[in-house]
Amino acid sequence: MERTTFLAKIESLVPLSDQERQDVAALPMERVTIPRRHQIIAQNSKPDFVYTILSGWAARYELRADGARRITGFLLPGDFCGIHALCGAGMDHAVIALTDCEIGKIDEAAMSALVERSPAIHSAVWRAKLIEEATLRKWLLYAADARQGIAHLLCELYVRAAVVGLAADGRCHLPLTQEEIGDAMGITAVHTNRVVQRLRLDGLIDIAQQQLTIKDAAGLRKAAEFDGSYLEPWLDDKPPTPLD
Amino acid sequence: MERTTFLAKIESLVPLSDQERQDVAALPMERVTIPRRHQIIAQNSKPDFVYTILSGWAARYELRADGARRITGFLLPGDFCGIHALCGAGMDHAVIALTDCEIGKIDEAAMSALVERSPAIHSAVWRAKLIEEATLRKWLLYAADARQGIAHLLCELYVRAAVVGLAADGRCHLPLTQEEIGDAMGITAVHTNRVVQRLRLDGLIDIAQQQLTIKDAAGLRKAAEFDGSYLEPWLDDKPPTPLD
DNA sequence: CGCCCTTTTGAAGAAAATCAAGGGCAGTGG
DNA sequence: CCACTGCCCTTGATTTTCTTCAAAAGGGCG
Repeated sequence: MERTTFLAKIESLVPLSDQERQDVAALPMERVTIPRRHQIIAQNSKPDFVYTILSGWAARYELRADGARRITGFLLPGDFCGIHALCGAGMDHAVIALTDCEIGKIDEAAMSALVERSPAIHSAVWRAKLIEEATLRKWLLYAADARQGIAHLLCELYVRAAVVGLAADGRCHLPLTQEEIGDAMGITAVHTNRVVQRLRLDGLIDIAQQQLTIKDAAGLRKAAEFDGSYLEPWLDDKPPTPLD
Repeated sequence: MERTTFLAKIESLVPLSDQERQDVAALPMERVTIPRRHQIIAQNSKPDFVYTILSGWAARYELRADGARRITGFLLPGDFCGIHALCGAGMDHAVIALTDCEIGKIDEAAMSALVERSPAIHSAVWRAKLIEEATLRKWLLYAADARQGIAHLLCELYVRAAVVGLAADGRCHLPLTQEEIGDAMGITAVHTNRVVQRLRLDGLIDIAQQQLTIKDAAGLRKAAEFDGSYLEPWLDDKPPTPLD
């Protein structure tokens, strides 16, 4: 996946001038490949870089004392993490690669300088943070019911994948195991399986070969009570979602 | 409560110079009083102000289609909200007064200007956001079990109250109904009651007359698996918490 | 005193966890 | 080419946690 994914993500958040586009493209970026199930950022570390996903999927997570893992967010190509670096804060959670990932490491000082120079990019970083926070709230709101929570998660991921061109026509690459979906929703893999099967039997979705197929977009949206405007909170009216 | 609560909060996040202290004090602030159960900020609105709680407790919340309310965060004196204004985003959730509240409304443009002028205050705003986000993750992590979730919430609130001088000696004003605690944890008021009683019978806490008494700090911390470092993520080593 | 809000208690039912085991499928190595 | 292995998905039976419905008891306040 190209480094342009990062630029595309930023441009999905704010309009950029040609100059800003060049500035983003000129950011020094070190590429590394992280194999599946390997940590990208450790908990309690203070990253010196801002990380962006060039290809692959990753997740933020924390562990409880009993060993249970809670996934608190998914990272798709274009997403960035480690913004903590910009204000001297350590990571309260860890980030792990869910698939083999290509990661771009952007020097924190260079990123800081660009953010200070460009109000638009500054806004983009804030907006990304606000969207992440809003997403956490939606998880709290909807994960109370497993069926609704999973339906909502699938809507979220489909829309986010569509933004960076990884979903279309009701289909979307979905490289998550049911255990990972369960860890995100706070339920067991067994229960996740039963709920996913129910969604399948209800004719709303299909998941096979790491691909999500949305068979009944309206039905899925209704089951999820999904309203994607939290993913674009700067728009005044509700945008047509890729799910329409 | 004095407007200095706002300043105290910022100074708990970053060290300020005398100049910055004066700048914060000089921010134009309109005071309003919001009665209990009245909205402070509506969902989907685009606030023109940054709001800070001068006195009283408030909560962020969202409603599900079935009418269920999920509280996604508590606001204590000194806390601010509506930072969305600074990057042109609308509110994905609403804010409600849980007690009669005195609110300070800070003009968004004045706040923006101060944030741009002062790197420290800029950092303070970022740190507050990161703490809020980390808190949401902790809720996801620990609310899976009601007993642990409530124990963790009480630890969080005690520490946060202590930071602004509203808790000490194991006691803390806690103006929350059990229904509100339940809405925060995603459980019913009935179940909340049973869990709170169990914590009481276990000798960990007591709640009466809107006052939380921590009878066994170590036990409560253990039940919660509470580690307060997420509330001060810029510190390198784990700070001694007010709970010690 | 009487009213409203909050806390408390009881009993029955639903949702999800837990424990246990079987099946499919892809990759690996003989 | 086939057996083996590891990972993931699936199914069943049982137990725990939490919800729901209903109602009673306490507490503050006009």
